[in-house]
Amino acid sequence: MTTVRTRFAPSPTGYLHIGGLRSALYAYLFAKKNGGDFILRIEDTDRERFVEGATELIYRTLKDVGMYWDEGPDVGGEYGPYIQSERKDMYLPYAEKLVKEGKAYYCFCSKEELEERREEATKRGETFKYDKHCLHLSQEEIQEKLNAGVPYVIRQNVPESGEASFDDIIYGHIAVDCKDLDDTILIKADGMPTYNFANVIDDHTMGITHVMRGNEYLASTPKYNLLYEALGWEKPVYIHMTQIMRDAQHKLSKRDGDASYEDFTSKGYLKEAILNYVALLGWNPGDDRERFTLDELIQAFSIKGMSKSPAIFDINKLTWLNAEYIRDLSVEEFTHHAMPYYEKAGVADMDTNILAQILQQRVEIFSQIPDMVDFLAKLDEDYSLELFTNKKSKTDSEISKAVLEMVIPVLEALPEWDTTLIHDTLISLAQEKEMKNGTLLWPVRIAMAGKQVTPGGAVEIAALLGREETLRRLNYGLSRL
RNA sequence: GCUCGGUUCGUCUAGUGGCCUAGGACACUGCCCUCUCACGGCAGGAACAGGGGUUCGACUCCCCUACCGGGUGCCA
Repeated sequence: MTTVRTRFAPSPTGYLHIGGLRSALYAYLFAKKNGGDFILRIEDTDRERFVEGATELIYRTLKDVGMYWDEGPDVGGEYGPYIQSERKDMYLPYAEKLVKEGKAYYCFCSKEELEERREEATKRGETFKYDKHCLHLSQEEIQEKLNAGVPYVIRQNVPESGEASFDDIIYGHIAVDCKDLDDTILIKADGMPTYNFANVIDDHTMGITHVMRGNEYLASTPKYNLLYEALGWEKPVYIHMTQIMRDAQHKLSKRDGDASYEDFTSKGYLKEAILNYVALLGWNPGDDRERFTLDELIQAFSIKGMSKSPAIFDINKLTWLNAEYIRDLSVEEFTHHAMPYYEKAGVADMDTNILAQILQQRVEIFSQIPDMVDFLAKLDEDYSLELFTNKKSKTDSEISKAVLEMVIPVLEALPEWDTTLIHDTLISLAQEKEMKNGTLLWPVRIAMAGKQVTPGGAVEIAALLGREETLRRLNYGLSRL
């Protein structure tokens, strides 16, 4: 039995977006599930769209989520090089072989000329199809142009009739009529292969057994099979995957602004959550589990669970999943992730255990932290006195004033300043005065925070602020009442 | 236009002829817990695109229509 080999073959045209990450993930999972190899190939034949540094970004992202490739540009392997531009010389001989056998041909029609004809066809409401003009050039004419250095491309000679087809694991048998197929360009005028040719040559020469890619290739795969047949090669197993959509009409694209992996990590999403969520878009394990580590995904993965219809990216669910992961973090891990945001909010020097205690259950994405705790660093002194009135806690300005007058000396007299002592003292004070806990704690919390909604309660806030600042704020609140 | 594919709650999905008065999750709503907000617990509303067949019986099979997407590039 041959080893399963899958590949992820991105174009270095920018950062790796969520859809790309998902394609890589499924190819990785399938390979690993079957004890096979996952290969990384960089498809940079389009020099116009090449972006400096994009390749490194792809490496970094895949490594970051733990998807290590068995072969690739940086780690090498027996089937290199793994960058298409470095394989440039491999393609032409195959193309020439096809030309010799009449399965491909030189075409000297200029880009401009073709564009014009394409426009005309569109105007007439027809699909432009190359008319095989250059296929009928005589041997002498071809040689003449070649000698004269006329730029040329090599086109696939698709049969004029008959059926081209392939079998897809997810979509089943797909057949198209050859008369609807255009003679695809295999080799461009600059000598580079097009994707349409390179993917066939590379996948075969790299021993790829299972071709997993986006279903935008569904329509051109019959043509690829024609090439495999023309070259006498065994066809790979095809697995076409759905796209991720932004909404029902638009697929998630790089232009959407928040579609890249790095955009999410920089907003405070955990990589484990991103990977987990992305795995669930268009795939399900066959049971009700939703939380998976990468290793668990390998165990659970099966093509059977892959969906045929596109999935809309739901930031809500990703955010929920992220919150789940955040809640499972140890205090140390939580603090590590939160620290940059603590610094931003000016609370980095406060007790991180208490911060974690009040924030971990409330934070969905780390970037929410500054807005939650900014009041700790600085009290908004113009806060509305209306805040002291709360029906459920049975408080109003008058009661709040009385409470603060009562609480301040008690807190001043505390021998130590720690959460438990503050808590026990305030609670027993409330009992002693036969008040609801809320009636006593509400005004204290409001005076310390200056806002209605806070993470944590009066006790935690007091502990974080310290005795001096707590008393300063309580006295200030009292002075305003 | 032509061609290929898709269509179950708002979203991700389970479902391969009877287990479906269609299950789970997110989101939403209500209640409980509670010093606020969260967390947690409980409860609730919410879907088989439409029409024809086939069948004793269709979410499941076939056909048509509608809608959406892909392809129709010297992009990948």
